[in-house]
Amino acid sequence: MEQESLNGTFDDRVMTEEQMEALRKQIAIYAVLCDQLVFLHNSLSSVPLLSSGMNSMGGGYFDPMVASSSAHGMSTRHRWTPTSMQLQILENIYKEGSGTPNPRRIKEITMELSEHGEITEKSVYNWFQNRRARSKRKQPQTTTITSGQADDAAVTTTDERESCGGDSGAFESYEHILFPSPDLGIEHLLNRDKFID
Amino acid sequence: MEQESLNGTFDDRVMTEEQMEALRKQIAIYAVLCDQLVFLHNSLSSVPLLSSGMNSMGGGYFDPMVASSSAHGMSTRHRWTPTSMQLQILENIYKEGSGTPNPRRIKEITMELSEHGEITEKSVYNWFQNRRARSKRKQPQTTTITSGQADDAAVTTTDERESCGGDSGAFESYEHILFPSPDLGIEHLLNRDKFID
DNA sequence: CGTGTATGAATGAACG
DNA sequence: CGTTCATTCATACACG
Repeated sequence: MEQESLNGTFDDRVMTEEQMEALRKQIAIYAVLCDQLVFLHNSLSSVPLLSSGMNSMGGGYFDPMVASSSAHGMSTRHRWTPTSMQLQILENIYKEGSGTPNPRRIKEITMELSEHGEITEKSVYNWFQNRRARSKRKQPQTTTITSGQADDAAVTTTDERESCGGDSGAFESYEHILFPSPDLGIEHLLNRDKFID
Repeated sequence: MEQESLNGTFDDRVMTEEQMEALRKQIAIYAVLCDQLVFLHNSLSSVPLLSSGMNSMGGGYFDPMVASSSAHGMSTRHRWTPTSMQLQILENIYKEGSGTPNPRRIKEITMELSEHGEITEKSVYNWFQNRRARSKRKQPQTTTITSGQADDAAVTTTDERESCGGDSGAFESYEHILFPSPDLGIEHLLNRDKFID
């Protein structure tokens, strides 16, 4: 019956700076690790880094449809699902002040993304629309209006917005990665599989 | 970037869940990336490029939860669970012709509900959304209902699990990431570059 | 302890 | 462009 009392009474679930620092450190380490791995490989082997048997290992583990993007077998998929790479690219573009999805740009992006999976211009368009709409769903401070530049002026140009402290958080907010993103260069590595075999 | 706690909120320098999620995402990507790199290497080279930090792909993932290493029993990790009280209130409001979840109303409701347990506007919003969707799905079941829960519309009940294995499911799983040990024994890995030759 | 079900949450797509 | 709908996913919870 009373299963409600187990909930914490705190209003906002947050992370302390220390914890955040830890995460950052981890990421940094990973970044270095990846870098080292590539370097390492190149150092001791002239073989082009590629994949090949990768997916044949017991239970494909990652990046599947990227390779077989054109696979229209299970086309029953109505809803397009971006691959992580596509997502990364999109996010990247989004962050690059390209808050202005030029009609022309869309095509470019679509082209780019099509390399990593099936995609349509419409989807790209939708994505940007959604992205923008959802980030804007930020909760304005309670006190007074502060309707200064609620528009698409210079939204978070200096440094991502952070500290939504307060409580309740926002509605549909999702953005701000506050540190160098990897860019997912893995694709380049995987790409090599075209040369082998 | 030094913004004092002029906000007057409870916490000063903390991270919201969303931000944390972002970090996790990044880490997850890196983790996968590293994994792939190692595997790739091993695939085409017999050189012992071990893999340590991360798990070896094959199904299992990493260790559960790491962020709260300090044993801060914060139960409200994800998925908010409405207390019976909250539920009652919500249902009540829902029935009151509130088929129109007023945006402004949400805040009020959230306020109200926060008195009975932790709640966020987002959750309230979600609740209404889900509620509506759910009812709609049950409606078309009219005619020959007969309380039959067996026939049902077979609306993708529990089978649409779909090809998570061979699909992009793996990558998309970073939702609730959990990375390798926080300590990162990558030194071993990095060290190798000195041993190998 | 493993399996099935209910439901909160995320998000692509559509509507006005 | 902002809001809403529909679909999917993952987790909490119940059953055996």
